[in-house]
Formats: sequence, structure tokens, C-alpha cells
Amino acid sequence: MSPKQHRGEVTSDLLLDAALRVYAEAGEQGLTVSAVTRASGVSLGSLYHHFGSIDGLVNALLTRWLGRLLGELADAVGQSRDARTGVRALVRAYLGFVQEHPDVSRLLHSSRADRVGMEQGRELRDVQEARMPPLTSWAVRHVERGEIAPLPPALLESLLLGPVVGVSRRWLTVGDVDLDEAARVLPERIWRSIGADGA
Amino acid sequence: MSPKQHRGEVTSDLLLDAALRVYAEAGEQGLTVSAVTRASGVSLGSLYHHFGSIDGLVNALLTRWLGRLLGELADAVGQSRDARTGVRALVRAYLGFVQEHPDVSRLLHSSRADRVGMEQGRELRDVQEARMPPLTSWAVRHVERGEIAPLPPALLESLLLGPVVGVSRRWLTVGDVDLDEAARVLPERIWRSIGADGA
DNA sequence: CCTTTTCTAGAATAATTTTCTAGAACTTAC
DNA sequence: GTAAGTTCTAGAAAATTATTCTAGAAAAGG
Repeated sequence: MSPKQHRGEVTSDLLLDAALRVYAEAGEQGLTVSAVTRASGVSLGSLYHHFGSIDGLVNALLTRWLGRLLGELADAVGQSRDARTGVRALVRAYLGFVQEHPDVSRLLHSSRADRVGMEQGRELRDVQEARMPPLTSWAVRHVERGEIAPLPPALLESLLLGPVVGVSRRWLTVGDVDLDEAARVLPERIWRSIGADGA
Repeated sequence: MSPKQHRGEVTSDLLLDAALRVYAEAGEQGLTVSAVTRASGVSLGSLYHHFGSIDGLVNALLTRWLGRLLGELADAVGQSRDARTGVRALVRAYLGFVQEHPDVSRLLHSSRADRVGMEQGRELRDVQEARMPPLTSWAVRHVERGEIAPLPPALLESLLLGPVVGVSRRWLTVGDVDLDEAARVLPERIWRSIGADGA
């Protein structure tokens, strides 16, 4: 998959990379068709050939990066022994990703993501469905062992990720949070909320 | 402030109401200048006279409703005795608002809100700064009394609202959550995470 | 090679937002 | 009550942005 990539794949990548670059520099508003073609050197026709629309391009970008994020989260819980260290690993992996890829995270969290996800989102949902199972089964396993409280999945997910997402959004927009401190403090706090009662 | 409103105020309201109606029916994509002028019967020139841009209009709409939401949250905690019941009241007020105004909530939570908030957001931030203090001071008060753990404000806010926002977004988009159950279960869970240790 | 398919290119078109000019409706001061 | 100034309404024109379309180059498969 390296020396003789089909040229289409190459231009797709050129476009995806350029789109992220443009978004990082010019933000939501600046992410236009012409900005991307200019930044990538790829023609308008190619963009539409590969992605069908500007939202299609954004969607592909989101899909790519959401996959990576979820993959990292799955790895994090996969390598942890008990539920408690799993929570810590998960929170730190998430915050680490945000810190390492702030532009991507901004795109993933805010704005265009929801809309594109809603309207275009076949692929996006596929990625979620492909990458979530490790996380879900991790949770189920520990609920069964009596380590995590038996809550409805949606509530469990919100308790687990809600605060982390909240802190991330805040760091990405306002900036008045210390992510390292959050990584230190949040896990134990979150653990209290979802840990089984007999702790 | 009722019988002789200045006509400008009337058209502003016409536009704001129409914008929400259009958003509810046609979604993100459908919320265009022409759709709003059509739905409101107001001319293009008036729209631009009052709001400067389509984002300006959306921003005003967000400002109006964010103010109401924050007001209801402040009322909720204001009427509660101890910190624990305050948390319960807060969570229920939030979820109640979402259930009562799903379209508004969709707009507030997702998509356009962040972008408009980022770029246009002077007013929006003003509303936040005007309406948050009751909530902040409520938190501070109970931290001082030793009921709530002494966490940095941003972390406290994320632990408190993160899960609630997460559940709301999910209910608004996917729909696979039971909001009444969430209102029953979340408060005690959240309380565990932020309550002072000596409970 | 010849055929078919995939891909590139950019001009033409369409959709949408924003600007601009003109005048109507209201307000204020005298 | 009316002249001068301001706010507001109106919609045509301009600008910006997204999408479609047609033509042909490059690659793949026989």
C-alpha cells in the first residue's frame, strides 16, 4: 500500500490534508471549496469526483480522525486491568488526543461535525459502530463483574465521557482549563459516579 | 412594553420567531435568508438592517434562548436548600427545558451555535456572563460550606453539566435515552462525583 | 493497441449571502 | 403642524460560494 498507490488515493489524501490545514488556519468560515483546491493544488473537478460535495470532504475527514480517536480509546481500556484504571486510561487517552491534535479535535467536537454527521453520516456512523464495540464490551464486562454500576448504556457513556468532552471543548475554545490537572483529577471523580456502590 | 412597541422591535421578533420555525421544520440547511424572509413576510433589507447578517440573526436567537435556559437553571438552584437538592434541581431543570423546547435545544446544543458563538459571539458571551453568576456563586457557597469538593471551576462545571449535556444531545439526535430515567438517575451519580469527600 | 473506466480540468450554472440605493414611516424640535 | 433628521422597509444588483457539466488525459484490462 505504499509505492504504487492509485493516483486517486493520492489526490484524496492531498485534499483531506489540505482541508485540515485550511480549517486550522482559517476556521469554519474559511473552509471553502476554493480554499481547499487552492491549498491542495487539486482541481475542482477532482474534489467533486472524489467527495461529491464539500460536506462529503469534511465527512471523510471526520471519519478518518474519529476512527483514530476511538481506536486510541479502545487501546487504552484494552490494556488496563481493572475498571478503575480503565477509566483513568480512557480519560487520559482522550485528553491526550485533544492536546496532541487540537485542530482535529476542534473539528470533531464542534460545529460542522454534527451537521455533516446528521445529514451525510452513513460512513461516520459506520466508524462509530466499528470502533465502539471494544469500549462497549469493556463496560459490559466490568458491569458484570460488579465493578461498574449497572446503568443504561447511554447514561453510563454520558457520565464517563460527558465531563471529558466538556473539559475538552472548554480548553479548545475558551482555554481556561489546565488539561494536565484535568487528567489528574477527573478520573477519580468520574470513577465515583459510575463505580458500583460497594466501594 | 406591550401596546406601542417600536415597529423595529416587532419585525425583529417576527424574524426571530420565523427563524426558529424555519429551523424546526427545515433544519440547519434550510435556515437561509430567503427562507426566513419568506416565513416572516419581512423584507431582506429589514433583516440586514436589524441583524447585519444571517449569522447575526442566529446569534440573536441563541442569545435569547440561552438567556432563558440559564435563567431557569439559576432559579432551580436558587430555590434549593442544600447542595445535593440543588444538583437535582439543576439537572431536572436542564432536562425539563430540553424536553419542553427540543427545537431550541437542538439549535443551542449543536452545529451552528458553536460557530456563531465563536465568531460573532460578543452578545452570547455577555449573556453567559450575566446569567452564570447565580450558578457560580451557588457553587462557591456550597464549596465554602464543605458540601461540594473544592475543584477548579471549569472542572466542577464539566462534572456537573457534562453528563447532562451528553444525555441531552443524545436524546435530541439519536433518541435512545429515557429522559425521565436520566432525571431520576443522574443527579445522585453526579452528586457522588462532586460532593465533598466526607459524605 | 483498442476499449473501458477512472480521474483531472476548469468553464458554465446555480444557490445564497451581502451590499446598496431609494423612499416610506416615525420622531423630534421648533 | 411641519421641517429636518433618523430609523426602518424594500428589493434590485453585486459578490461569494457551491455544484454541475462537458471534454479530454491517464491508467487498467484485455
